[in-house]
Amino acid sequence: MDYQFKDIEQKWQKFWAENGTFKAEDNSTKPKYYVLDMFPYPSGAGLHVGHPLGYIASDIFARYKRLKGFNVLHPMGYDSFGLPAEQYAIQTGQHPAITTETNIATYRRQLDQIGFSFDWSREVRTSSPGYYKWTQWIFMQLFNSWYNKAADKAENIDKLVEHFEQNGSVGIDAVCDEEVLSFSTDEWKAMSHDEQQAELLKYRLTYLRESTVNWCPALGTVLANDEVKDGFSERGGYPVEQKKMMQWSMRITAYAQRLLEGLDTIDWPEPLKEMQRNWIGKSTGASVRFPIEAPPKPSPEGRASEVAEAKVSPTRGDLEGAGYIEVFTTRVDTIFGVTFLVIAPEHELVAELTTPEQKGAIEAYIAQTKKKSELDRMADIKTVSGAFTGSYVLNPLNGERVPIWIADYVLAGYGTGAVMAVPSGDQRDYLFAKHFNLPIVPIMDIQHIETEADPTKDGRYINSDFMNGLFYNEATKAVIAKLEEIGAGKAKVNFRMRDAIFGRQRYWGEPVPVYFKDGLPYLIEESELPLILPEVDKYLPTESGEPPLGRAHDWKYKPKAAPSKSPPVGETSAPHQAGNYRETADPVYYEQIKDFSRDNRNQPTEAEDILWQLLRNEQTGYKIRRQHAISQFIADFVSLQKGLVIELDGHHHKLNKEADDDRTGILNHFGFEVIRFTNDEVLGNPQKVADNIKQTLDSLPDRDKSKISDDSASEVKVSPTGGDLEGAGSYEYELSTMPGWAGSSWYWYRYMDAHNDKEFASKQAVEYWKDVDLYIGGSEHATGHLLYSRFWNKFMKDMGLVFEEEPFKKLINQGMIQGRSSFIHKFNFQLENIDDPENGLVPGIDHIVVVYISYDLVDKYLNDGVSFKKLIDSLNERYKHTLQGFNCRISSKSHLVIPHHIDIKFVNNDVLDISKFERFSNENLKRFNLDSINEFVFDKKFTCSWEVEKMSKSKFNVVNPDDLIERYGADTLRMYEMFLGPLEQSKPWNTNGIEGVFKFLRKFWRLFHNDKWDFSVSDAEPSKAELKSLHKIIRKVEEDVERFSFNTSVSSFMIAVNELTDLKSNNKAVLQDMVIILSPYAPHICEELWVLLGNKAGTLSYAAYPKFNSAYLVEDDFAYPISINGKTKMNLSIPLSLDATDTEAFVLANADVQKYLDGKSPKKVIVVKGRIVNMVV
RNA sequence: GCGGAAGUGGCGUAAUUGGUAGCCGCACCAGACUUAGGAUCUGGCGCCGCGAGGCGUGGGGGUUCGAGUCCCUUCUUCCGCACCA
Repeated sequence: MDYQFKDIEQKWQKFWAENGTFKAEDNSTKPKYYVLDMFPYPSGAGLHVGHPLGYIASDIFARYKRLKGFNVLHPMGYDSFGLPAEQYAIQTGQHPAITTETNIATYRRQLDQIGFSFDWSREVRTSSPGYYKWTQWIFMQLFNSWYNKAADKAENIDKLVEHFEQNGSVGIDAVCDEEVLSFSTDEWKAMSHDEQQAELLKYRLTYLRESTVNWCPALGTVLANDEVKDGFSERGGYPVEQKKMMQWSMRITAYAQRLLEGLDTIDWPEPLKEMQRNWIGKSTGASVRFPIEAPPKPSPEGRASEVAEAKVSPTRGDLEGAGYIEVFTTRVDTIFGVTFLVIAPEHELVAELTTPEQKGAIEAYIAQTKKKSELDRMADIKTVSGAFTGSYVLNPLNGERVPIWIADYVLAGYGTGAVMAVPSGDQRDYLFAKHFNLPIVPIMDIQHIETEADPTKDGRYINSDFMNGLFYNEATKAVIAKLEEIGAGKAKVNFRMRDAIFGRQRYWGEPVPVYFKDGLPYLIEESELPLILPEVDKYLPTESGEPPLGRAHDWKYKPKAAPSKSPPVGETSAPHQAGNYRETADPVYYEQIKDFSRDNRNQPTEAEDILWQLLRNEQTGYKIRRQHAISQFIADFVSLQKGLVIELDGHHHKLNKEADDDRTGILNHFGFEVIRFTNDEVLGNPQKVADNIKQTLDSLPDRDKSKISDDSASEVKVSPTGGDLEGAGSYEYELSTMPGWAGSSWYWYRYMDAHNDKEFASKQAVEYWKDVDLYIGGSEHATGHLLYSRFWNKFMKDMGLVFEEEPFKKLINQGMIQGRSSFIHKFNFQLENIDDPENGLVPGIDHIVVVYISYDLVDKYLNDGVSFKKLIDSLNERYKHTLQGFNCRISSKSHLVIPHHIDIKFVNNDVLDISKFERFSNENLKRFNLDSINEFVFDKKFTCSWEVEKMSKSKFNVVNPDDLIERYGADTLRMYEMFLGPLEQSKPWNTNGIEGVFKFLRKFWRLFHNDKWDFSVSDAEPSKAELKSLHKIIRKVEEDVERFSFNTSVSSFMIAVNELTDLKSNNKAVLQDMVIILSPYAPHICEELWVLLGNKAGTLSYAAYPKFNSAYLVEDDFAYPISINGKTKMNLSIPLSLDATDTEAFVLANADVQKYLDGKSPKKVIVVKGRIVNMVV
């Protein structure tokens, strides 16, 4: 029979599935090999021809490794949480789980028909509870951990607590928030439980913190840095803005150094490693503190102390008293060249530093900066702008006054948001100094700074005090020593990488296994995992702007037993408090919600309770209510009669100031006065605070109640604070879900033991499979998935859960497959009025006669007026009747040819199938009721032009693997994808060559069959020539596969089959080995032939790869290229048994050689045995 | 601007350590078999030239007996980063 690919492929795919042919063994004496493809998101569009490229390569490799005797793990699954399914859900109301299920089915069908050797028994989906249970579990491990810098690894948080209990905060070297407290053992023990928890949160590896996030209003969620490209969301391309929000984050920065070092130990493409290095962005330098000069005037005394207080308190300050600005620099050696300081417009000290005289200028500049979008700011890097604050710092080494400027070239997010400007050495500083006429001081004897900055490190220092005359290395050492000695600075390493935001205000993701009590996050019990994603009525934010999970009915955490340290006394819990640590999603509600959550930040604390004892029961003479709702706010205490709101602030005071002011304004608007006290004030002297409140109440008139419309409602809406609260004892869950990368950051471990319901994977499985030996996927994951995975892997190793420092030993980036669009060319004629040809051009009705022109004729018709005129005349003649109906004819005045996208299904080898195209366009035209005429101008063939573009529906250039498999079969598709070129190279898809591969497979099939297509092989001894062909390909494929050069081995297969065909070989022994060698590439046809050769079905995948024997390739003679002065002139067959001298003699004795030498004797003869003979004349 | 990768026939590409540039396939051309060809088979196919021969791996220069491969320089394309202190 002829090669019936369709039957063969279906038959074997069914066989493999039914027999579990590719199941990896769990207990095996064979060496392991783990081949993994990057986790696909099952999109609704299904696969296009570019997707399987990497899968085919990895499948060939996996199959090859099986033949080589390895126990191969080659799994597949789905990263099935994500935005597209949810967007679809929002539009249609269909549950994302259903969409996902459908998409996975399509994906699976498409994968199956390509014949991959996946072990489907290990399939995982990130969206199934059995899987995300362990994603949540790992989150819990992160929450329960901190990074001990001294040990350089993550440790359990209990160890930190233990340390605090025994030594206080002394001696802790942790990766943590900036503003951690310093405390003694006793102070720690004196803290309330909540205070302790709030402090611990600053150390946990996953933590809640107000941070600047990438907020995408259109998607209604925050995005990670790697999901933002040039100020727009990577998915969808919506604008992204910076916002401060309370967010879950992952302390990936703790691993910055290890992530960097690990890159040197893994076999990844250099560009990919470089991208990660850039992303991590390590720079070595020093931090230096510039003391702020006390302002000259007596009046701003308060301002100075404020400055000092603002900076010194939270850090372990060793500069006493004075305020300072801290900068990071990589060139601390240039410190004597500092002539000004620049801080970011967003810097927290800007307001304090601005003198009254400069206030106008500074505010104007900040306003101008704010107006500029992120994009403008990036695009506009040439304009120098900035403003002087009016204040000065002092150079810590020579006490010189240094003016402080603000400018947007300094980024708030990098380093300390402040730079010491050295205009002689830094070009930006140089331009700034020139623009604002600031001094430029050279600090190197060989510096040239007439026209631009000179950052040289060579030469000796000048103008640099004690460093004068030193060289760079000595100077850097000296200056750091000096700074450390006076406590003004120290050597420091800075990383560009930020902690990763870990929450998304979306539905279709893993719920975070956290609930809130007293505004603080707590983990649910491990036994309560998985925390199942609840059902919601709509996949949109709630009216109050909370994430979709806020819609879930009765979705509250009900602890089984009281948490050990602080039993939940109902009185401190209130549902509204859960929102405290979160800011919300929808930009429409944002402002409202910001206030809402800020308002609720302050919990019924100790201070509040104490004060309540002094305010309750009209002790002040007025009825005071607490936790009372006013409009959308909830006040700590309020007198409705007098309209006085009393608020207690926690230690977040400074951060809240702006929001508090806003709220005060609004409350004022509703007729309320607001007074505030700090917790410390209350705790220090509660009676004084109560007296203060009484005095204020006495001084106030009664409230103007007309100012709030639903006043009566608010009268009755007094929020109870006692135990009668509805749902007391239950707590709000975290309402945001985990980001897309959560599930994919550890999935390769799940494949090792996919059905384990006791652990994420058994220790035994992890010990056996260890890590991924070969990982194939696109480079688009460089700074996302591949970084996060390495991070989680390192963390899991620290926890003793896994054993390898790096998860993916060898990684290959497959190139992108672009589309190849076809264009048809159309004349754009103008029509002219018959009666008035000069002025009567009739625009807009050119569809009457549509004339397509073959691309190879375009130039001819454009340049050759005669051909064109002829064409017009003949068209006018032919369509006289139609055209006269419009009283017009085609004008020969202007001729324009316009290319149009044409669906590539009408085009084969750039030749248009006119009848196919006409059939289609006629149908379309009929639909639009157009009576049109199509003309095609061409010679023999109608050709189209082409261009490389992205593969997309709108460009009519999508190639679907289903169509190709239908026409040529999976084996042909597999081999053709490999044949296209090197795996790593990006290239446009072009189906043109696929016929050649198909012909090859038929030719291969025919080796096993006689003229009548009957199976027929011979048992004879193979000939020398046959064995030579065979062993050439045995070696070639081995070499090629090991270096992932799949395209070259496809060529070699063709050569081998051509040779065997020429030899008319049907030798069974040779062909059987050929079947084994080819089977990784074209598994279906090989399985079929394997069985026809008399082997047991299903055993091919585990056959032994043929052993290469070099003896078959040994030749007696070699056709030496004989060259003169490096130019090859002829070939000469010379026995390889001759040594160099004899070979030379052999060559010179040859008559033809003598002819080329033309009587001259060569100056020198170079003989490379088995390679070349070269004569120098 | 910085970093990385890559430029070879009409096209996709090959040449593994410096050793015959263009393997293999597509397209194209000619022929055979055919009622036919979008089937199959045979041959040709880098460019110029009738030929002998000459020229050819983006351009220029160098090292070498010999360079697609190594070095310098320059141009182009693609990718990543981008005021990173």
